[in-house]
Amino acid sequence: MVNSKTKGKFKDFLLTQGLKSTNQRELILEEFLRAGAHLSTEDLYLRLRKKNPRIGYATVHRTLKLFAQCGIAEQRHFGDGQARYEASDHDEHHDHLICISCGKIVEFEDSRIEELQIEVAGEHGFSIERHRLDLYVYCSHCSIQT
Amino acid sequence: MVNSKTKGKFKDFLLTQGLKSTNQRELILEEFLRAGAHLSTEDLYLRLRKKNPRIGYATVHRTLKLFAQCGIAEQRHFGDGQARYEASDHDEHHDHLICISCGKIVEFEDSRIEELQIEVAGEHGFSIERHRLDLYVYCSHCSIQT
DNA sequence: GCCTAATTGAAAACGAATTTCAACTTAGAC
DNA sequence: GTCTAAGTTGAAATTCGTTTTCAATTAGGC
Repeated sequence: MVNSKTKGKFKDFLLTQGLKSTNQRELILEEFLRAGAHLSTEDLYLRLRKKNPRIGYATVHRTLKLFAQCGIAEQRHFGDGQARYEASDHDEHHDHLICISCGKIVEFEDSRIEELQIEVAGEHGFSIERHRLDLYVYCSHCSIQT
Repeated sequence: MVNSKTKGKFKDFLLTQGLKSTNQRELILEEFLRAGAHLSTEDLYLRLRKKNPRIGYATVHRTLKLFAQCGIAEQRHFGDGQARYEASDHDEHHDHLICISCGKIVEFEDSRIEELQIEVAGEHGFSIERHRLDLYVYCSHCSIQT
């Protein structure tokens, strides 16, 4: 079964918050986990629509916010003005390479960069809560055409 | 005189693009340079309004886009859903520390981080066009209260 | 089953960005 | 200086993604 652990986490979250477990929420979580990538609300809504036309945009929107609260998803912005959500993995943080040409998004992580960030913030007397590092690139495929 | 070099660059840009030099554009550029910080369209519009009520929001918006095209300003997003513009300095790139609590923005640069970014992108066969590194922190003042 | 509170989805509202369009201004030609 | 074509302006309208409203529906404890 796909990600039964995450599903459990979400159910627990709903319980502790006094919220209800509904069919829509289950469907949305399943599709969200299946899709994997960096989805906008619109993307997910359209995917769900195909399988079950009875799901509304507002519900998808609200459920994604619940995912974020629950800690199983994170909201991100890559500069195209649309919010995207990705399944969050609290053990390993990662940053993004975004192709300016085709929009492809690749994840990466580099502990040396992370350490330097902490150092820099510390020099200013600040403590890092979170950070975002986006590298806007031409991917290997797109840079051929340039 | 404040930033006559930048003003010249903008005039040249207008000329080469077949655009016209207008009073509004001059006023907007002057106020933009004077203000310095990370301004939203709204911010700049309000500042201009005080001195000259005859300037429209649309013109400020369009002029800021011209600045970005011309290379004398850069558009940024810090997650509050509003675009901000800052005067760009092509010689020295910098990143941002943003206080989650009070919204204060501090600039910094660290060449070691920059180098590692190039290295990481290279490992994936990508070439960096630009990047964004935002560190969301509690600044020294705000972290006292936490 | 019953009741209460949460949830749903369509539509409306929202906020920021962007476009429209008629009136106006600029800059080059004469 | 005058004329003219082309670019610019600002108020209002439009767009686009996000968020809220509200009446109808559903979940889940009793």
